[in-house]
Amino acid sequence: MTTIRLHDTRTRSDRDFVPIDPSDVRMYVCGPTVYDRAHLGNARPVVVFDGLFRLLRHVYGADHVTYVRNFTDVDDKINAEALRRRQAGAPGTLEDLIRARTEETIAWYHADMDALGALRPSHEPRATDYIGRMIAMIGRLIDRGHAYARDGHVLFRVRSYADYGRLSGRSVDDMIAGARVEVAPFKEDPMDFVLWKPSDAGLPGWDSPWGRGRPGWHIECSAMSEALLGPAFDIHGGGIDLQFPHHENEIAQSACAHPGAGFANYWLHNEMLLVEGRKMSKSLGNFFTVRDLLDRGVPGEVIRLVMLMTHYRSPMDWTEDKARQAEATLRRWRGLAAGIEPAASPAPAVVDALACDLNTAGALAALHALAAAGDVPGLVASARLMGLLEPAMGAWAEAPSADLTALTARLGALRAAALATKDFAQVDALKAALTAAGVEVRMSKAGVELRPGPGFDPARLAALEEGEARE
RNA sequence: GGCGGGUUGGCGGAGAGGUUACGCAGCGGAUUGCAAAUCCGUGUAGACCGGUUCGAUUCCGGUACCCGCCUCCA
Repeated sequence: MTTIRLHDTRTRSDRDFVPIDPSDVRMYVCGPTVYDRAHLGNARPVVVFDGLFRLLRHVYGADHVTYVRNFTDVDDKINAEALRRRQAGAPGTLEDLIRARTEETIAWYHADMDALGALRPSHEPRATDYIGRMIAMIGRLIDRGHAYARDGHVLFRVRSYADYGRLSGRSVDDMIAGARVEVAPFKEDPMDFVLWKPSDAGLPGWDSPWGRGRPGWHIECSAMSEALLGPAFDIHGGGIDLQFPHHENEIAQSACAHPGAGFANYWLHNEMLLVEGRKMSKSLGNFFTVRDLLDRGVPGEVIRLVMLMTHYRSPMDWTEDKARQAEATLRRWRGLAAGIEPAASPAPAVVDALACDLNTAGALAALHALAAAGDVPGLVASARLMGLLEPAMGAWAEAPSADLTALTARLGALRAAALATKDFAQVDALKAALTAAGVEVRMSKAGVELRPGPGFDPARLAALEEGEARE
C-alpha cells in the first residue's frame, strides 16, 4: 500500500501517515463563514484538501474516508448583514433573515466549489445545528476547571492547559508581551478566550445555563468534530492563518474536554494566496470571488490547475499568465483525451508525488511525462485522481460544433488553384478571415482542415459565408 | 516586539549531497506555398558570506531582503 507522507505543522516535521483506523480515515477541515460569496483565497484550502481527500480515497478506499467540513453560520458579519437587510425593509424576523442569508450563501458556495471540481465532503455540518453539543462541551470544561462563567460569558482558562501555544509555537507569556489581546474586566487572564457570550435582543441567541447567548468562534469546530469524528481523529486542516488563535484554541478545548484522547493526529495548513504578487484585499482593488472569475469565462478546471501548480505550503500567486498557461495545457490534454478510456489506475509516478506531502507540482510534471510518452489512458486516470480532465468539467474546452465543410471546400479549391498559379493572395485573405473568426486553419499536402478554435465566433463566420454568396 | 515561512534559469515552479526536473516563453530544425498545429533539439539557475564534505543549489551558522500570523480573514 502507498505510504502517504504529510507535513505536520504541530511537530514541524514530515511524518508517515498512519491512520487510527484504516477502515475509517477521518479528516476535519475548517470551512467558510457563510456571510458572502467565497473569494479566491477561500478556494485554496478547498482544492488542497479535496486533493488530499481524493488521495486518501484512492489509498484506503472511497468508502473508508470520512471528510468533515463545517459551515460557520453564526457570526457577527452574518448578523450585521441580516440587520442591514431588515433596516432596508426586508420582511421577516432577524432569525429568518439570518437563515435566508446563510442558506443563500451555502448554495453559492456549493455551486462555486462544484465548479472547481471539488468533491462534496462526507458531512457539512452547520454550527447552528450543534449548539446543544457546544453547550454540553462548555459545561464539561467548566466542570473540569478549564473554563469559568463570568457576567454572562464563559471563558476558557488558558493557564489550565499546559500545552497551550504548542501548535503555533508561542508561549502565553510571549503573547501577552505582544500586548495585542483584548483586555476585558471579566477575564482572569488577558489570553483567556470566549466560549460563550451573551446576546441582546437584537442578536440571535440560544438559551444556556449562562443565559441567552451565542457560542464563541472556536467551540463550534471542537463540538462538530467530536460529534462526527469522535474525540480522536486523523487529520485536521485549514489555512495557516487559522493556526493561531483558532486551531490553538480548538486543541485546548478538545484536549481538555477529552483528556488523553489525542484529538487530531496530523495538522495540515495551507499557505495564503496572493494576486499578482500582492495580498488580495479590497483596499488594493485586487479582491475578487470565485464567481467573478467563472463569470469572466475562466473555467473552474483552469482555476483548479493554477492552484495545483504551487505546493500547498507555499504562498500561491494568482496571475493572468498562469491562468493562460493552465488553460493551454488543459486544452492540449483534453484534445489528447477525447474519446479515450482512462486506465484502470493512476500512474505510480503521480500517486507517489502526491503521497509525498501532496507534491502537486511534481505530479503535474508526471502528467506531462505521460502525455509526452503517449500514455493517454494513464494521463486521464492520473489527472482524474487530481480532479482534472473529469468529463463533467470539460464543456468549456469542447470545440463548438459548426458545419465548416463548405468553407473547407472553398479554401481547398482556392489553394489548389493557387498552387498552380503561385498567386496565393486569395488563399491568404480567406485564411486570415477564418483565423480572425477563431477558426484554426491547417493545410498540408493531404489537404485543408478547418476546426473551431478557442475564440470561435460564428457571427463572423456567417458574415464570411454571406460574402461568399454575394460573390 | 514575539512566532513562523520564504529567497532556484526570461517567467512559473519541484525533487535530489555528486548524473535532464517539468511547464511557459525564446532560439534552431522538420513539416508548410507562407502559416497554424504537431514533432525533434536547445537553457549548468539556485540572494549574500562563512562552515562541514573528495564534492552543496541541496546539510549547518550568520547577513540581507520579502511575506504571513499575533486583530473571530482560508
